[in-house]
Amino acid sequence: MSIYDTLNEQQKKGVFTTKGPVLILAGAGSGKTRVLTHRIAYLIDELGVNGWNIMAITFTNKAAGEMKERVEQLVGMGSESIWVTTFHSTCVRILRRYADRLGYDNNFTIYDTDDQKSVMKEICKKLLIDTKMLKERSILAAISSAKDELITPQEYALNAMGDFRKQKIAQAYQEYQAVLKKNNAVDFDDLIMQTVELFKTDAEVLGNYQRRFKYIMVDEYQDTNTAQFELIRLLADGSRNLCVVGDDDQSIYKFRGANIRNILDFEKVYPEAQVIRLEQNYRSTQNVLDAANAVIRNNKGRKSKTLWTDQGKGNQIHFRQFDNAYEEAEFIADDVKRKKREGTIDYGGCAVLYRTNAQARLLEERFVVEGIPYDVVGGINFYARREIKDLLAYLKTIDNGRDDLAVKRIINIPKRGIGAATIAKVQDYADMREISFYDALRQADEIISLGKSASAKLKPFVTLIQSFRSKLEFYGLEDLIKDIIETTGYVAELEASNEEDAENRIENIDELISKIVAFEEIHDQPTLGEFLEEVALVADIDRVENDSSRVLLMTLHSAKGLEFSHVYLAGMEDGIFPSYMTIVSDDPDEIEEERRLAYVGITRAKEDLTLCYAKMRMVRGETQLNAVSRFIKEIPDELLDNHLPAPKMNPQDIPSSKFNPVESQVYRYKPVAALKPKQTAAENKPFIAGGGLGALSAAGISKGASAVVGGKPDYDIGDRVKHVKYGEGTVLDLEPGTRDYKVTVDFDDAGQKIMYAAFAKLVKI
DNA sequence: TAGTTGGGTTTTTTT
DNA sequence: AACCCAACTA
Repeated sequence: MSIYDTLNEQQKKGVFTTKGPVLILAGAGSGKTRVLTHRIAYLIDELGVNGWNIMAITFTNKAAGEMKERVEQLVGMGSESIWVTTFHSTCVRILRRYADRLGYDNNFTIYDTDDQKSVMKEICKKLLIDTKMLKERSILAAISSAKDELITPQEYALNAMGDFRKQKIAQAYQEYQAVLKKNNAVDFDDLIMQTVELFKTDAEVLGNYQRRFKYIMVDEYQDTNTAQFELIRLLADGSRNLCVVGDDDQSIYKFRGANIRNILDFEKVYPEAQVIRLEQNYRSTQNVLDAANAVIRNNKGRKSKTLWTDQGKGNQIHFRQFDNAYEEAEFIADDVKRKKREGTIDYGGCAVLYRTNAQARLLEERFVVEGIPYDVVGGINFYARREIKDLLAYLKTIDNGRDDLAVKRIINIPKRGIGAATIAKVQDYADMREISFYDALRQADEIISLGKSASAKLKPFVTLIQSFRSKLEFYGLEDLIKDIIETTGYVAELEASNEEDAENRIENIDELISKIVAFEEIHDQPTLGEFLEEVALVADIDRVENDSSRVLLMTLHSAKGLEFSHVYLAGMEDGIFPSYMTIVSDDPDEIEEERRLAYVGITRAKEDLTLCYAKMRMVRGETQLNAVSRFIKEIPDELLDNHLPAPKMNPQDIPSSKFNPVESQVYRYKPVAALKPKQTAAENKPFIAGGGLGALSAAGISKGASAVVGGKPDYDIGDRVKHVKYGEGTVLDLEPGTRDYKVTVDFDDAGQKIMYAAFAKLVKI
């Protein structure tokens, strides 16, 4: 009995075909990670390949970590030396060694999106770019796309001939690269592009790595961009033992430069490639797969395949419709709670997936009210939060004064009376002498333009940093961070402030300290530089542990590669998912990418899938009325437990019937001031209008706003009330919340509940 | 220089 | 709704 016996025929083929280029088309849940890990085990245990010669590349640290763990379980010895990492960390490792050959210092820093934006702001000022016409974001997006395609500033400029906008971007790109180099910094895209550049210009370095990596495997191959493909192609040119695993149906990162042609044209680049298809799914029920297949079938330009399972039909797919997003959130929370109560699942078996991060908020509020433990993945990256970035800027400054951005970030945090004018003068001086901002600070006395009082304010800052540096000789990173917090009074200031989320920020700082402690425990000789590097490449999803006690809330993008027994897809509305942008786009590829995202979402479910639709939803401050997502309509009726058209709506108002397909529409309207409910006690209550679409799309809006959520409810504490679902009860508490009155009711049968007055629809009895 | 306020803006997804 | 920024005031 060997470890390979449990694999199916196709999987075995993937494991045993180790020579030459191999393309494994692996449908969702078809066991691709098993194939990759067993393949590595086979190379080491059966073919006697040294782990040193194997490289496996994934996209997230989480995926890399899991793969590494599973390989370790399969092979006894020799798994430590395998490179199982992400594209970005692979490149950092290479560049840390050879960046000097590209004119950078080997201790370069890595800029995140925030840093990029600060740099670009200064550049726009300097180049007199009107940011009303051409936004920093757009320029950075253009630069990022260029780097994904390995286009240099020079090439970009050549391409920009005759196009004013592109010429401006070209200028900015050129300047941006110059600033980064001056600051000894690279951005995320540089990590890949500069490594490719290194390989192309330095035969010795490339040769080293080609000789080392005799077997290369790439996971999630459909998400590679041109630069990443080139990196892999160069590395694999030595041995040509390149195995890529992917699923063109799960390509969802076009906006990040992913080039779907990499997988569709693999056989053209490598004509001798062997193609292996994994179509048997081990994850989901047949109903889930049928739904996924039915949706993805509507895409053109894919490598056709059909997932199947021998697990049986399973539950029907649940389809639930709601009047608004609050009710959707309420249902999901209630349903999760019910399942937990009935013992069907642990909280950790549930995930709620949505298209946009903003949708998390309502769900979160509801989960808090119901007391369900949850984690939100994504949104703002932990290390991008203000308080964390501030403290990291201290660490960066202490580690390497060349990072001007970090120095400027903290020079006046806490307030030291150093303002924009002083900073500008110091910068001028630094530019003139061609020294770093920090070095200019050290020579504050020499800066003539600075007054006595200004330069006197700079000195204590320099002394502070110097003292941290010298103390670092004697104490560890944990002591350092605590010292910084103490000396600067950062946390104390937060505690004293009446900022609303001060408590939360302090918690984050505590978490940062724990991370530093953990880092020091794991590493034998922990250095500040290494810590900062590790932190720079952490994605939010990496922090998620396989915890059975918390429901996960995340975007569909973040969910790729994960699985849950019970999955809720929230916000299944045309205009939300697929997003409004892709609906109005004239590029049909965009809607296909959204459909792939739907396919990813559906196939995350192992046993149970619930699709939720909310008729009304607040988006960016305006209430939208949306039709049921076209992706739901693509699922055969018999797979759903609840059918279109929606029972709660007037059929002629909602273009949702399959038999009467109507072009997707997004209805928008702005609340008219006169229609707003009189806001007496509490401000900021949501404006939610009832009524049919007909009334809203027509000129006579007034009729549409009859069922409005108003001020204080007509019942009070102590009153007896009746709820549609929970029956009768007594009002225990009634308080104005941020959105609406929160009412606590002790129901005779259902127990105590906290709910929003507007949606509880309690009737006084 | 620091703090406040009002106006304008917002691709949706992220290593 | 939430965020960012410029302009204004103390």
